[in-house]
Amino acid sequence: MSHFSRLYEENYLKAIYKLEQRRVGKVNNIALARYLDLNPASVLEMVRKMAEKTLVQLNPDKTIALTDEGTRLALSIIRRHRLWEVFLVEKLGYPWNAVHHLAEQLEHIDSDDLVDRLESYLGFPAVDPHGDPIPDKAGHMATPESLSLSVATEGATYIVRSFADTDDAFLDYLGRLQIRPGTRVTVVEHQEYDGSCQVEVNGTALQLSEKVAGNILVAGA
Amino acid sequence: MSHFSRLYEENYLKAIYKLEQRRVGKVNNIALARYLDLNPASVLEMVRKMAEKTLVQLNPDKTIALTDEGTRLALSIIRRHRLWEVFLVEKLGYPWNAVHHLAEQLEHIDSDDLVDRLESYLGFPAVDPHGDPIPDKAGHMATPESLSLSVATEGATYIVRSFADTDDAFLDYLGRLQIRPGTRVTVVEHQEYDGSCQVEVNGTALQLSEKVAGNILVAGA
DNA sequence: ATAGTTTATTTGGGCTCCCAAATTTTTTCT
DNA sequence: AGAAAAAATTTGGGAGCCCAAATAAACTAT
Repeated sequence: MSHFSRLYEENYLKAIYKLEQRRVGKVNNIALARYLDLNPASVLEMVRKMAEKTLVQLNPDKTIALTDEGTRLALSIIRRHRLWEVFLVEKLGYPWNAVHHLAEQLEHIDSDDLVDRLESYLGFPAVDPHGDPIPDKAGHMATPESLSLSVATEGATYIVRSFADTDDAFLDYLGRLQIRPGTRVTVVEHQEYDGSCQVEVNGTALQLSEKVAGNILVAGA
Repeated sequence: MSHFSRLYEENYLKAIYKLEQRRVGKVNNIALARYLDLNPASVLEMVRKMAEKTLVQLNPDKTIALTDEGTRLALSIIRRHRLWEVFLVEKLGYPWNAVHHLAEQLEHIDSDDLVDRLESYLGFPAVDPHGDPIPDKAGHMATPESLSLSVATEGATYIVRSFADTDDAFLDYLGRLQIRPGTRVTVVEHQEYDGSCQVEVNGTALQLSEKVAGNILVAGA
């Protein structure tokens, strides 16, 4: 047993990686503290320790960036997370939108060998149940072409690829709407005044708010 | 994330349970500290906190005993541990004597539902890869009849059931001898002077020391 | 430019589990 | 019984991650 610092570290790495991917706003103490729901003082202290271990780099403009090693580790955590999610859905029968929490625990299991065996056992899946790509052993991750439903062409039919938000409430809502990765969606029309979006899914007409439509990522059918 | 006290607690519960099962010597601070390789001061502090949570009982003679709740929790941890071991061996192809370490991490994953699904997925196995029985959902555990090879009858043939030691070196040694749960063993003779035991396994004659033979548990063929 | 506001950092402290060393209690042995 | 040894407990302190509140620095807006 002994020290759990690795677990904390992994959460920080994941968080920084996610914020970097968002490309909206700088990644600094404040942003990180807000994302992790922690006090900026705690974050600063931790980030400094991680800088000493060359996991992150503290730039002169107070920006935080992952080093190559940090990125490698972050991708390995994401890899573990997504493979466990596939396992939970494919093998244990969990609903696709109910596995995030468990995967957050499983992702900390420390064994690359275990993850490689799991990947092979699952048949080398390319994406997780949320439609997100799974990095390979070397840390390479495919980035499938996709666009937000809120800017999709009226009249066209798309296939849902993944989602830009992992919030539980959002995923629950999608579940009730019967929308998941792979679902066929036809855009009927975009409303000017509120940005909402009328679509047809499984033969039913749905009205999606701008926020919801914006977080649904699709690709051509 | 937040507090990991549960993980520490679970290790203490497991350790106390194991010492109670051994039935050799009292379970007190010293014994626990020795088993967990911790300072007695640390153990005392922790055990007191667990007593306040009614997980253990501190007797007047300084003996430590699990309460009903503590026992229930300990059994649930053992259940998780053994089911994950079955998974690692049956599904991921690990050697039976190389999974203990990983299972020690996996056993801390906090979800009864997950474990129940895992159990069903594995086909409700009765024993783990080491031959140890798996407690059911309600905490009931079968205790298969078995005796130590060191007191087995000369000339008789037995089936290896399980092992009384989980030390890595011991399990490695067993692996090299091709002895695992289910292996047929015929006792040739016990040596008076050093307690060693000559057996025949898979057509080969083996000389087992008293210590090794004593830790191999068998049942009639 | 300067007052006002946000952002960043420092300071002092909390909680949990851990330890070494000093102390007290209990056991063991002559 | 009395001395020596072992066991049990107390004391004081460390490391890790966390926080609130007090500063200090940077940015905004008039």
